[in-house]
Amino acid sequence: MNSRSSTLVPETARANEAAILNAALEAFSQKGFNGASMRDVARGAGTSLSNLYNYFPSKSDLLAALLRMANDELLNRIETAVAGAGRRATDQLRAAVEAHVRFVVEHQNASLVALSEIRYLTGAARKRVVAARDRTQGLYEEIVAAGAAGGEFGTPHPEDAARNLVSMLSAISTWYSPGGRLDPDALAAQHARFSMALLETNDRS
Amino acid sequence: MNSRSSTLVPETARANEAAILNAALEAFSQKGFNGASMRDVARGAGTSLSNLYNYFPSKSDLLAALLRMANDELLNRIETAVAGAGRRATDQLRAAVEAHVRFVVEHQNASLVALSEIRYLTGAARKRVVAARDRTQGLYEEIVAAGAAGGEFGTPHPEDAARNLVSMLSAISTWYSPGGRLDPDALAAQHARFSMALLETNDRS
Amino acid sequence: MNSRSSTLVPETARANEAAILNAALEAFSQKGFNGASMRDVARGAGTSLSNLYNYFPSKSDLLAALLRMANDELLNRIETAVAGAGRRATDQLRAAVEAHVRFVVEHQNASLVALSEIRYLTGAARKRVVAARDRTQGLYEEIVAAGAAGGEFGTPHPEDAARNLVSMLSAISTWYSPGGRLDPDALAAQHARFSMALLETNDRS
Amino acid sequence: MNSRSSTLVPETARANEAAILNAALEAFSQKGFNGASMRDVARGAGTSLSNLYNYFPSKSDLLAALLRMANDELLNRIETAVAGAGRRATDQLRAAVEAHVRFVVEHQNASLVALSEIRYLTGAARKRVVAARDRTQGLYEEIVAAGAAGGEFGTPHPEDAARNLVSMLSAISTWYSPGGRLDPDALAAQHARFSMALLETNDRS
DNA sequence: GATGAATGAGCATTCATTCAT
DNA sequence: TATGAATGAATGCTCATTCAT
Repeated sequence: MNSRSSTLVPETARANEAAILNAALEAFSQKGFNGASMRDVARGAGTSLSNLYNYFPSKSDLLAALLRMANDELLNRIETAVAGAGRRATDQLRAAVEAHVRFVVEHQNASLVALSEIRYLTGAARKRVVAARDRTQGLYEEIVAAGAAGGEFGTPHPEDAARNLVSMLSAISTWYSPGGRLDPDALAAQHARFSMALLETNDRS
Repeated sequence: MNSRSSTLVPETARANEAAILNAALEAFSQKGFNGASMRDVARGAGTSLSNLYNYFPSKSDLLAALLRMANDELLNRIETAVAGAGRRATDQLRAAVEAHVRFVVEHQNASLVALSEIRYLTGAARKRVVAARDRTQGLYEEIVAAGAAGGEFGTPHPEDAARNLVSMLSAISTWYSPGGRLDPDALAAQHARFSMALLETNDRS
Repeated sequence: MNSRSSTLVPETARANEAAILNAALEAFSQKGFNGASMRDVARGAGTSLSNLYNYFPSKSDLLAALLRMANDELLNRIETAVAGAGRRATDQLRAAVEAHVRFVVEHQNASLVALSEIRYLTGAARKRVVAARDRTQGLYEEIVAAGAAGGEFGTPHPEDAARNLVSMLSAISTWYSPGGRLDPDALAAQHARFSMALLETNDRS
Repeated sequence: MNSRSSTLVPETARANEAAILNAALEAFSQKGFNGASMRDVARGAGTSLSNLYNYFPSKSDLLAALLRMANDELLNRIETAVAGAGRRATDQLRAAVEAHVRFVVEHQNASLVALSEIRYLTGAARKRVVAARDRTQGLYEEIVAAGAAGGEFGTPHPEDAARNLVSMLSAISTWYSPGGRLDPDALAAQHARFSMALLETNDRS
């Protein structure tokens, strides 16, 4: 149904749960968490309103599940990319950024919802999702700090630069358009360069 | 009442209108446009629900008024800063970024609402606000393009770099905390440096 | 402004009162008493909402004034017509019907409101208006009863025939269209004939 | 609950829908469409306000359903009566009028609402109901035209006479009182006679 | 699991009316 | 007279959620 969500929500097992999650993603990304109704989700999932509650105990839990999956998957992809990138900070960062950009364009709806609807989460669910997000942020900070310490990055503000870098990458979900001027690969390469520049690398490619 | 909104909403004339706008800013920034109710706004403004409609014909119009003011004021400040910055692109950009950062920290709520609630605007109101936002973006693009053409900026992607720069600056409203490590001046200087780095200036200060 | 209301609401003295009454007539006839708002009336009258209450203490009183004028004027015209019609019931009835039809087409809005909005009157105002309406009805009944007693009308149900006659005439306000097939004179003549037929006159013209 | 609505709203299947329709009939006939609230209807139906919307998507749709049923049932009864009345126009008209009168007194609320609240219908719903009403009117016109052509009726204005006849019959709903002087049969017979007279039949019974 | 019906709370908006000026 | 601002109550309608089946 929505190729952009292929790997985020596994459609193989429990077809209904996947349909609900995907419908929620669509609804929340188009109307926002508070603007979308459980009826919207049910309609999109092709099931009844009350059946939603057999899978998710509340609307908030539905959002939490979505954000958890999105953040976990993003973190996972970045970690995998970094792990395979050798030990130079420059290479690790490039790998992270490219994986990040690809995730955002492949799962634009999920990225958008993760960016803009996290504020509607409260309590334990919020803590958990914020923690996942912070781990991603922390990963960037570590790489940047290491690169700054090792002389690869010249920026005098490694932590703040990392934060701004993540802001930049996350914001792609707000303006990217699939049919646009740049394809995902070009976009990834371009943002790798932006990242290097932001961190004041001497070695530009 | 809210020092962060000092100049955005003039409290001198039409006290009630200003109180309503400020209450709406507070409500929308804390709960989102759809999560905040007109009752919230009325309570915050110290007036009755129905009296709100003597000032704004609908909740959407209230949001539109807010976004219009925020975008217009931001654009105005940047234009003024640029106009007083000489003709080198580097100087103009630094002036723009510093004015931008100061606006965001001075009007954090307004900036946050302008960033995240614009999606709930429709029709003519949306067009108008989007146009104001695009003029700001266009101003950055012009400066960057001029600087790239004149050899001040080395970036091979002036337009996209400008877009990411604006993303970065706008996102400050999502994480800035008034009592934090950096005061507004330091933050402005820091982001001026980030901007120069992103555009690959040779001249770093 | 509205020629159909020329004599019902005297526009000479107290221009505002007349404007309000005419605006109310327009509003009530188009949207019904409950569907029209005092704001509608104010807008139509070209004055402020609150100023309405300097002339009429409540929306109900405004309706009452309207209905009183409409019923009084109708009764007055019919009485005048009957008084000038000689003493044969046939002639009196014809005069009454023709005056009645002319009133309805000249004051269609007022007639429509008098027919369909009287139900929203309560208390003393209702009593007074119902009394006026019943006097008109009574006049018809008297003429028909006299004509039946004198052999001019053959109907065996004078009172019920009179009621149905009035129903028929009042209903003209619900379907008459100024630019239609029949002009007021033709319509009056036609309904005079219908009335004679209904009462089973031997003398048909 | 309301014996006057016995056949109009079938209470056998879907008990709630019938209860809502009957409550709406009661509410609209007593307070008018705009004067009655959905809360009134819910109270009368013995259910919650929000549950109303599981049966009818809007107040207008509720009115439309009511008017559709009323007009369809009236038309149906008249058609059935006419079909069983032989081929003389006089007999057909008498049958139509008697069926009409019986419908009005049996379903006085529905008849009253159909007469006076049709103006609050808009769009497609209005078109549909107006069409049903016009078919009834057309049926009368056809009978009268045939009778006039065949010499049974002497009226020189068959179409207009038919219209006034329908006005007369519809208006019964505005003044009839169940415990009154005339029982339904007598009323039907009386109005059959009025109809014949109005059309200037030679043969009076 | 899955459904349709049900509900109480809440929503944006409009109302007739009042009041200070 | 005339007004703009104000209000409490009510409006039609939607919401997330529950429950009996």
